[in-house]
Parts: sequence; C-alpha cells; structure tokens
Amino acid sequence: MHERIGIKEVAAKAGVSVSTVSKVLKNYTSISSETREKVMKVVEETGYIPNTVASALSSKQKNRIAVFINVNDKFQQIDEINMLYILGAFDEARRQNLELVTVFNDSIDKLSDEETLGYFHSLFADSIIVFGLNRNDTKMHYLFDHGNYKMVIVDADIVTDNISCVMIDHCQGQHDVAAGICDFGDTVLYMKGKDDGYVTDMRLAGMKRLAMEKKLKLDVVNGDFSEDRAYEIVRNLTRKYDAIVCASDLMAIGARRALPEGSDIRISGFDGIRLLGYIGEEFVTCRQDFYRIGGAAVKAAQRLREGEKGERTIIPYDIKKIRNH
Amino acid sequence: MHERIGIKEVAAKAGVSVSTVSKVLKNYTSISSETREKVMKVVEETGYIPNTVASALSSKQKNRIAVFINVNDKFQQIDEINMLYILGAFDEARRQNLELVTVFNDSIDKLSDEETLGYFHSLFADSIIVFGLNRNDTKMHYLFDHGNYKMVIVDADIVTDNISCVMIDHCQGQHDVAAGICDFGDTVLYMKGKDDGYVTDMRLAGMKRLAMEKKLKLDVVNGDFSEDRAYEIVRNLTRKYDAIVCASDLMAIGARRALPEGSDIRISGFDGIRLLGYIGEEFVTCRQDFYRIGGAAVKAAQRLREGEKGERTIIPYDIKKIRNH
DNA sequence: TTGTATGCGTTATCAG
DNA sequence: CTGATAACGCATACAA
Repeated sequence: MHERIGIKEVAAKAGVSVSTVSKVLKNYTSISSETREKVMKVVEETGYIPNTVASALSSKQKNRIAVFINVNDKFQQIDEINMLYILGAFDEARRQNLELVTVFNDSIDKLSDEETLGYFHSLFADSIIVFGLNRNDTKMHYLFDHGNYKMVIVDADIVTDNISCVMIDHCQGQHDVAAGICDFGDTVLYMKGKDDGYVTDMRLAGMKRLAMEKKLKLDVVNGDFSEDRAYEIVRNLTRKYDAIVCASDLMAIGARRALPEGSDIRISGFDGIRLLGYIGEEFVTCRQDFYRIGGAAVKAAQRLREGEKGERTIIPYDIKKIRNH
Repeated sequence: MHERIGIKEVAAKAGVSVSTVSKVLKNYTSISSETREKVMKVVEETGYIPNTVASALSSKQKNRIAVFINVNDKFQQIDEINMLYILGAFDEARRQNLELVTVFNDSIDKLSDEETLGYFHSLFADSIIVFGLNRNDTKMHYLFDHGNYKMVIVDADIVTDNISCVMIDHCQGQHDVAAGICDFGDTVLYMKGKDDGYVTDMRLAGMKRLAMEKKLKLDVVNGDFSEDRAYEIVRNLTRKYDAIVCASDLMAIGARRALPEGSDIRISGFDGIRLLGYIGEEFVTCRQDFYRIGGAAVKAAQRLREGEKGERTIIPYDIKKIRNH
C-alpha cells in the first residue's frame, strides 16, 4: 500500500508552512495565487487527501448529513422506493462532496428520546434528512425541538428556520390521477392510507376536491397502505362503485385482485412503483421520481447548512398509465 | 440542546484522571473494579458519549467498515436484493457497535484505480464489504492488491489471508432447483447469466451436474440476467424444450412471458425475489436470504478485523415453489 | 500575505 | 493499578 502523506509533508515539499497549506485547501482569500499554485501542484503530485477526522476534530465542524430511513412504517412497499431515495441522495452528495451516513429506524427503535438524541450526536452529523416520518413519531419530533440539527423532512409539510421539506404536491397529484378514472356523477371509493402518515391527509384533500368538482358520490375507507387490507375491503364491498381510487399502488394491486376477472371497475394507484408493470392489468398512477426527491433532499440540507432558512421544495410528478406487460 | 460533556468532565466528577476513564471505557484489565464502577456510574449519570472522531485520531484506528454496492451491474433486478443486503448489514453492525459507511458504484465509476484507492482511504474505513463484484472489475481487484484492507466479497469464491467471502452454495442451489422441474431424459434449456458474474459459472456447474445425473439433453444460452433478453430468446426458440432453467427470477419471468398462455413448459428461477409472487404463474426458485447474507458479511468483516484469517461462509438457501397469487 | 503556537478530545507510553 | 504527558493531523487566532 502506498504511504499516505499528511499536510506536514505537503507543506515541506511546497516550501510553506502547514497553516498555509490548510488555508489553500480551505480556499482562504488571503493566499497569493502564487503560493496557491505552488501548494496545489504538490497536492496533485502527491495525491494528498486531507484527514477528515483530524479536520473535524480541529474545526469542530461535522460535515456529515445523516440520512434517516423509516423502513417498516409508511408504506410497507417494495424496497424500490427507499433504494431510489438513497441512490438519489448519495448521487447528489457525491456531487456536492458531502458525506452521508445512513441510519435505519431499527437503530433507534428501542432507544428513549434522550438516547436517540445521543445516538445522533455520536454520528457527528450536523443535519438529518428524514424519509418516512410518521405523525406520531415522538423521537423525530424530539429531535426537532432539542436536537439543534438542520433537518429536511420528506413528505411532511413542515417548515421552520431549521427545517425544510421536500415532496410532490400530493393533493394535486391525487386529484389528477383520480380525475383520470372518475367521470361526472360517478360513485367512487377512496382508499386512503394510514392515519399517521403525513401524506394521507394531503392526498385525501385532493380526492375531496375532485369529488366536489365532479359531483362524485364519494366513500372513504382506510386501507392502511396495505395490499392485503385493500383486498379484504374490496372483497367485502356491499355497494357497487364505478371506480376505486387508492392512495398507493400496493393497495390498488390488492383491490384489483379482489375484483372478478374482467371487471370494469376502474382503479388508480399512487407512486408508480415498477411492480405495477408486472401485474398484467391496466392501472393509472401518480408517478413520483423518488431518485430526484432523494437528491432534492440533500440539496435542501446543504442550503440549510449554508445558513439559509427552511423552505419547501415541490417536485413534479406525472400521471402515468400502466398497460399490460 | 443539552451540553455534551467530555472525558475530562467525567474524570473530574469521578475523581480520577482522564486516562483512567479512557481505560475503563476500553475495558482495560488493569483497572480495579472499584474505580471501574465509580467511573461507569458517572458515565451513566451524565450520558457521556465518547467522541469517536477524537478517538479515531488518537488511536489511528478507524473503526468503520465500508459497504460497497454495485447497483447497475450484476442482476439488473428489483432493488429488493440490495436493500435487504443493506438492512441485514446495518442490523448486524448495530448489534456489534460498528459503524458502516455506504458506497455506491457511481461514486467511483469515473475514478482511476489509484483515485479509487484514495477515495476509500478518505472514507477512513479499515475494511470493505463488496456486494455485486464483477470478474472484470479492475478497481476492486486493485484494492485487493494495493489497498491493505480487510475485505469481504459476497458471491465470489475468493479467500486469502485478508479476504473472506459469503454466499450460498450456488452450484448445489442451481442443481436442486432445476431438479424440481427436470425429469429423466428431458430436453432442457439453461439460461445462464452474464459471463462476468462470479455466480454464473457456479450455477452453470450445478446445472451441468444435474444434466449428467438425469441424462438431460441440455442446451445453454446466455440470458445476461435480463428479462427482455430472456423474452427474446424464448420467443425465437426453434426447438421444443420440456423445461427452461433460468439463472435468475427476472429471466424466468421474461421467459414465461414469451410462452403461449397455458404452456406446459416448466420454468425455474433463482433468488426468490418477491416480485415472483405477483406474476400469476407457477415458478420454482432458489430463495436466498439476502438479509442474512448482509449480516453474515458484517460478521465476517468483524472476524477479519479481529485478526482472523479469511474464510468462506456458506449460507443456506431453500427451494421454494411460488404459486398463483 | 504568511508563519507560529495552541487546542480539538482521545489514546498510549511511560513513570510512579 | 493509576496519573502525567505527549502525540494524532489539522484549523485558527494572533503575531510578524
């Protein structure tokens, strides 16, 4: 293995002091372009890589963003969504030269609020991106209040000085996708998601608005974002519906399974997961770009870290018709 | 936010020196149980969490494991597999109090071998776990040779002093799953995966052994682990087969799509991804426990870090029949 | 504009 | 068994 050199060696080779090298690397303006070049030349030649550990210790700056992912809760969907979040986030982090540290919910599930705070503290991150936050998640809310972290919440409409949020317009999205399968005056069943999900209310609002506009006869039922639950519900339906609007693709799949072959009841899902393409039925769905959302979350975190106030980022969606494979 | 305290404050409160506190926390044997208790009491009360950054700098030990994941290559399958690898790895890491840092292939795709080494160096990890290694991946092989890392390779049969591997018995697995759909004397098509995949040869060997045992008439074709490729191949088949044995579930799905409705050609897949349950056809597959493999990889890495020599870990699989949903 | 000196929070080497 | 003290590699206030 090559011997890795330190800032001292670079300084020696460049004929300057250690602090000068440090300043060059930190882009201090008080450095003459002459010495800057001299130093950079040595850096290139030697392939010097600063020791981030020593740097962090010295500066007391922790240039890391924690990416918290709630796997179990939220939608119990195919891991595709979380994986795309992660990939999008890491891609953007690479671009911005940021270090990301991944944290899954089971790392903190058994900890108290205070211990959770300690856990995040031990991660040496200055910001946290949260995917899959629940309304009743006390730990994360405890972090908001006591954590002194810059935070980015995905899919929850929370904005403060230190908190940004990133999401699609769930309300409009649900409105638009439902509009694709609901005709004027139709009798429609809306299958919403879990009550503790932030998106649930936003999507429900969109559905209700459409119901007003199209004078729908609307029933609402809670499908818990669960395929099996959706199956049961549709199985035991006593009333005839023209369309079933589901707040997730998985529920849409469950609902479809419960219908007899060749049924003409229209069904819509939400999210646009790839699994939908394998079902062999026609679906309409609101496709989210999870990869892009992941990247946008990192961008938002970086803006917070640079001192900007929290803000809301809205990502576009598209309404997509999935056909037989 | 609570003020976090340091080892100095703990020492003061316990009435001992900092070095004693450090030794207590590092489980030095040379500490009297009396002072040990005294110190631990203060640690508990204050909720003291050691600064891992300072610790790493001082000890020059980097207690981190890099988890490298090749997303694009290998099987272009649903992200389920990678997600399960990750979750299993993180779960085990939490149990062992190890820090994991995730690295995706696009972080190093555009780097030279030397730069890749530098990149991993900057991660401050002492070991690397590799998921999805290709035979022709020069960078990882460069790391083997010049990296001075403890490494764990998943799904490649490589063992040295500093390298362990973790996988199922692909050869036996392919043999067993194929045995479920191949009768004596059958004409069988084996659709293997990409040539640069380490598993490809192992699985092919299993298939060939079965062909010997059952006196099969065996044709082998390369499906590249691709669903579409499998579809094309089966679509253009000139010969009639009794069974098609595929080296991945996705190829099995593609092959099935290409067959006419109600065809009695038997098909087997490999991996046991959940998608298989949504296809509405009967499949036999060799189910891998990816979560467990991820955990086993971390365990193997930890053993290497503790000074043991590289070893081979074989994880059990099970043959599973997927029925109509 | 550059260099010197000190400190960041631990660990490790000694001496006691 | 315990306690001073010197690193660890870098960042920064301050001096030059």
